[in-house]
Amino acid sequence: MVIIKMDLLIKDIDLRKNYDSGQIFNWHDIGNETYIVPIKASLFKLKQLDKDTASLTLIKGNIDDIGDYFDFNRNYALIYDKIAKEHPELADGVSYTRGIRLFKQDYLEMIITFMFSANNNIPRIKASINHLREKLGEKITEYNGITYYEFPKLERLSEFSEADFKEIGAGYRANYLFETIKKLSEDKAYNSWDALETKDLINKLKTLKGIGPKVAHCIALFAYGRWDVFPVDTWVKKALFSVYGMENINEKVIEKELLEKFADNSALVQQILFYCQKEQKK
DNA sequence: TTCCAGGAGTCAA
DNA sequence: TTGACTCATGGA
Repeated sequence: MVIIKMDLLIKDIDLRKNYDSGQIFNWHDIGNETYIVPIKASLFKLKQLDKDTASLTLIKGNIDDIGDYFDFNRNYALIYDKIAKEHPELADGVSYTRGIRLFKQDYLEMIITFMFSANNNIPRIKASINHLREKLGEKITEYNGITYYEFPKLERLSEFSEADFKEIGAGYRANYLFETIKKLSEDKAYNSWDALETKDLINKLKTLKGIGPKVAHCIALFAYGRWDVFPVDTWVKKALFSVYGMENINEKVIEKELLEKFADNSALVQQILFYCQKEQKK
């Protein structure tokens, strides 16, 4: 029997930019523009083939595990064009950011990951999440000498004490994580929040300890795939000041000015501002 | 040594 | 509702 290994081609994608885009904390850079990516119980290899095309290869598991992860149903080239046309002040940012997609990742993984992200930096978030996978996640497989693990199930997360979270670098967020995981274990309703309007979804998320406006917007975007959100962190704050002269951004400003201005493309505009501001510092 | 990071909780006014 | 203060922690 001959087994033909099929690679899936992904268009309009720049892997390096996505790796640095602050929405992914579990890709492993193995060099040569290649990344090992655990999604659910499967392991994939992503390789950049040319400027805007990558290949996706299943290493272990089930190809169906990619689900909506790569947001294939959206035409990113068209959307970037539209943003540049409607908002000329962002045209340079659009050119610089092209290739970034907005991934739709696991609900629980995003809730926990972005709770870690509060007042934290990306390398530390990655390290903590990696420890969490190693300590509580099911092994997916070993590949080139590295063992890859799934993101832990809720049942395993609830075995972790506050002290355990501190040990993997959660700091003062340990108590928030412990309390929120306890609450989620009692009521797994977050699996059905996909049916909610974005505003209601954000309010639901904010009832969880350790989740404020910014983290709620991130979870609504990167887990529930909402684009009518606008997470404002320190980078986006700086960018909004630099491009629009905006100061004192609060929830009212986000709702009345930013979400009205950018409508259903708010999430991608926010990502453009975040990426450009962050890369500018490099 | 101080500042900063994909901020949120608490409390007083 | 708003503003000041505090919360770990490691890299720059």
